[in-house]
Amino acid sequence: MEVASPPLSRRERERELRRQAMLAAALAVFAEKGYDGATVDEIAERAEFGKGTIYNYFPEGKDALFLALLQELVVGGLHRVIRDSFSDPAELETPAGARDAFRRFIRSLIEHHRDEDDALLMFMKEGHRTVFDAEKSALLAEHFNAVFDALVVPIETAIASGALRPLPARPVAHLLMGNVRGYLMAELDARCDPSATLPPDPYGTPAEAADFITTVLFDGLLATPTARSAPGAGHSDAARPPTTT
Amino acid sequence: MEVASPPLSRRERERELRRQAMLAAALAVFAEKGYDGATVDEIAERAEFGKGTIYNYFPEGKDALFLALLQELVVGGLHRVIRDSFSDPAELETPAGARDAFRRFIRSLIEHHRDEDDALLMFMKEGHRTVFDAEKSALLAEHFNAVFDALVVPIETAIASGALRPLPARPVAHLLMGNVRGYLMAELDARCDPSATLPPDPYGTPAEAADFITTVLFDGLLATPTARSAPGAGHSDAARPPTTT
DNA sequence: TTCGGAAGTGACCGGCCGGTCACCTCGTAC
DNA sequence: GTACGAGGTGACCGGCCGGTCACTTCCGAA
Repeated sequence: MEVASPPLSRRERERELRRQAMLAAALAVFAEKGYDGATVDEIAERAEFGKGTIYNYFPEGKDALFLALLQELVVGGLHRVIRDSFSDPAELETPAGARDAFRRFIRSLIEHHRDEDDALLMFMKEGHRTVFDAEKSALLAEHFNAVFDALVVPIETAIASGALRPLPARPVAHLLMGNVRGYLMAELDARCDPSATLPPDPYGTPAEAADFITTVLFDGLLATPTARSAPGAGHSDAARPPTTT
Repeated sequence: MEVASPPLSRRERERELRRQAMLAAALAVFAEKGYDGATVDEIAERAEFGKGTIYNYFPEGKDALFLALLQELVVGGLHRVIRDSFSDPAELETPAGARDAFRRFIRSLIEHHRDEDDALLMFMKEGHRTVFDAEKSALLAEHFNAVFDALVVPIETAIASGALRPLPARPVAHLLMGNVRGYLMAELDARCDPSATLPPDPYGTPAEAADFITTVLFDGLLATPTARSAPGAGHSDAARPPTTT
């Protein structure tokens, strides 16, 4: 993917820099206003370029900006997090190891999105916008499928070695991402509306949230008379004693 | 909520009927085109009314239509499903009973959305649109909070009676809804894009999907040497042997 | 210093859409 | 049969926004 680009002339480097500036501005505006609410004029203004210049860099206009962002930032970010979280396949061969690896993954995902919260906002609010356009929808679907493909690998490894129940891996991947996504949405709502009637954000720090999700997903909701699998490396089993809503 | 309305004149009944027709048309258009893509002209045309008439019934215009739909259909529907699924509190006092009740709830939710798939589409695609408007956002948040409040009740009951682990109830409710939502999104994607590269829909029938989600959520992902809690009423433990992606 | 063209610019265009309102229709009352 | 008004209608308006293009600016080469 990231091959062959050592000989970049100054011209080219500068051009790339400007492109990035435009993307950054677009991200901010999209995140704040949503796709339809964002205007190319505002993006141009925030990037400190004339509107025409935007069209030099993104001849397809607004759509191209949006898709470029979604691909480079969101999809790229997910791939990075997955790759970094499962670098050691051996870890996935015991229940405790698998539990740790996935807890780390969940936590990285949450932290990643917290760092890039503009990207998160845009993704959350507008990710499914593309559903209205068959062509773009297919393109995006392909990208996200690639993400799921990547996530399915460690899951299948863990299942194959008996660390996880023999469930179909792809649905498990969906569930996993769905849970994290759900958590992020809840947090987002809480942040957007800090004054209002929303109960204080339902989870806590990223680490606590990751523990909670991990506990539910791996150990289940049902009450256990005794702890089950061998106690993992270094984390207590309790999810966390938060504001008992 | 639904009190005091026996004496409805014919005038009023007809007016209500027309209002419903407009809402139905609006729902179809919003679901197909999304909020910004939908035009009042098209809603009027599909409802077989002049545009002006729409404004007689919904003076606040497009926004009012959208919010009315979200409230009456989506939020109302969720409340109904919750109420119907947990009508017998005694059931929640044993792990097996709780498992059954929640499996039923998950399944109803999935089926409900399948029946009302226009509402689902709109909700999925546009539910977070309101985030861009602080006032509407707060209003919606209030409604959805009420939904979560309702769902928290059975969860707390089950926890109090020892059927479920002592986890904070509200986050559990979020997780639960998040999982169902995640499933529905996956299905939606598959439906929107039947030809394309998407793997065949990741789950199966609503019943199978509900079993899968229930298994993961209640029994956890970790491999179990033996079945744990007393085998529940009448469902096998396996999630389902689907297309092993 | 001059020249050429690559890159940037923003006034402008055309279409779109939410919302309005003067007019019309039609059911009802008398 | 006629008169009335509640209610329906759609042409129209004003603003907005994505995209264009003739012009300007800037830089490097000769």
